[in-house]
Amino acid sequence: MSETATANPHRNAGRPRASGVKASPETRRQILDAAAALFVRRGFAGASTQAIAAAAGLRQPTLFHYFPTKDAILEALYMASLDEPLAAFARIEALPAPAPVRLYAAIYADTAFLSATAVTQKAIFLLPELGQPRFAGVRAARERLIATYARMIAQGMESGDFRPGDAGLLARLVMSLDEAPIDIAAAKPSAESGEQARIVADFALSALLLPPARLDEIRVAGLALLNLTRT
Amino acid sequence: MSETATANPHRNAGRPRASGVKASPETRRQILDAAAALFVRRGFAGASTQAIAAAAGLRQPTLFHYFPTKDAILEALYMASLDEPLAAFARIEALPAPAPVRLYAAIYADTAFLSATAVTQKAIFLLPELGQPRFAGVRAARERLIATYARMIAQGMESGDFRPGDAGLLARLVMSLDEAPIDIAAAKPSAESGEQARIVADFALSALLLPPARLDEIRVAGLALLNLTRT
DNA sequence: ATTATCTATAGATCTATAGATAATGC
DNA sequence: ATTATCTATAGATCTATAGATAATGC
Repeated sequence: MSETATANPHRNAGRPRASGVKASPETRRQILDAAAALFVRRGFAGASTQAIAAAAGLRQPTLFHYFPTKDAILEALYMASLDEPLAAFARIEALPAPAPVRLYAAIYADTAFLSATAVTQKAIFLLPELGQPRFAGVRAARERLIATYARMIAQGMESGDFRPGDAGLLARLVMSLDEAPIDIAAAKPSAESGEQARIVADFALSALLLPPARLDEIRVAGLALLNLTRT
Repeated sequence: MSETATANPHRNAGRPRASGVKASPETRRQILDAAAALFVRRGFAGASTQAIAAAAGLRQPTLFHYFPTKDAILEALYMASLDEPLAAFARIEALPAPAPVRLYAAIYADTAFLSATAVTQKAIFLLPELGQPRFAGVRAARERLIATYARMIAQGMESGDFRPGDAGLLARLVMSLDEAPIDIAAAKPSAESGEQARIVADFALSALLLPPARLDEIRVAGLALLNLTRT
């Protein structure tokens, strides 16, 4: 975070790029976009700083003018992807509406947040590196989103809207649905992000709402079926 | 696949290990287990063959006696994780039961398949490397699982058990729930795999079953709420 | 003077190969 | 003889640093 390029007095200074591409005030953003695309396709360690720089129209060491380390690029991506949902969740949670309605709005917001082009960026939350100690801060921020879901789900259970269950576990299932559109977007690029958001939010709410209808009966029959097929 | 260790005539031959650990007929399996754990924690490129070998009690080049390349290790992991679910799905789909019941059984089977210790191995399906051309065969096998879900969901819609929708998209959401227990297992290691399987299958079936009850009303209110919070 | 970029490179990996070695079992 | 392992290493990376360079703008 030390070398971050800020609003500068010398607007257009600097040596020209070898690639010929004109320097842009958006360079930092372009590096982040290039990095996200490569991290998601090749993994963090598999995406070299050389490849990221090339995708951004720069030579490899120039990245280190904008970010102190390669890790810092991923960290900046994570934080940028969490800021808006965190703010949106805080706003939605404070509104005077029934828990199921607030939950619907939160899920829709989180799924629709990223525009169609940036949807792939959400896949950074599936990178194994997220689990490493160095990204504990990012995980904590993501856990705050999950905790918001859990509170809304618990409130919905108390009010009798949702069927009873472990609100924490169910919140994680809802979060895993939020991250599913990555897969969907890859398989069916035609679907609009608003349409996807609606499908995901409908799915999640249907899963939580009472009455479970014929669920009990189906569970019993399904488990019996499984016993039949055990080898 | 060329150098696979097969049932050998010379059972206990071979130079002893430098680590002192006794050689085992399970060496191949142990390499796969060590590799899965490291791939999931550090990513594919981030898990060196040196680290994998060390975790398996071997020196680095010994891996290449069992697998021709590092890629082949990941490929073997994928295939081993898909074989059993593919076979189970084929059996379940052929059974004479209503679509919702078969779907419940399939989801339960896929979620419960891996024992509690091996649950992390499921996370290999979240590795970005899966998207690369070299793993097209693995993706095709995974798509067959998703297609089975999609067929069952479509049948459930035809029979009037499930609310209408895009069966292909919904199948992907169900698959993303299957892969969620990774996250759950990491956050709450106490949950039994059978309990998790039940929670996931209940969640998915509730989401699909008719009637959607108050879903329409909640959706309208939720979207209205979102418009209020738009900045 | 300040800035963004460049070239060159040090030092640390990392995969895979070559070929030696220390067991077993015929 | 066959096997599983080892040691040594070639060759190809990959991150990050050092320091030069080519612009702008005071």
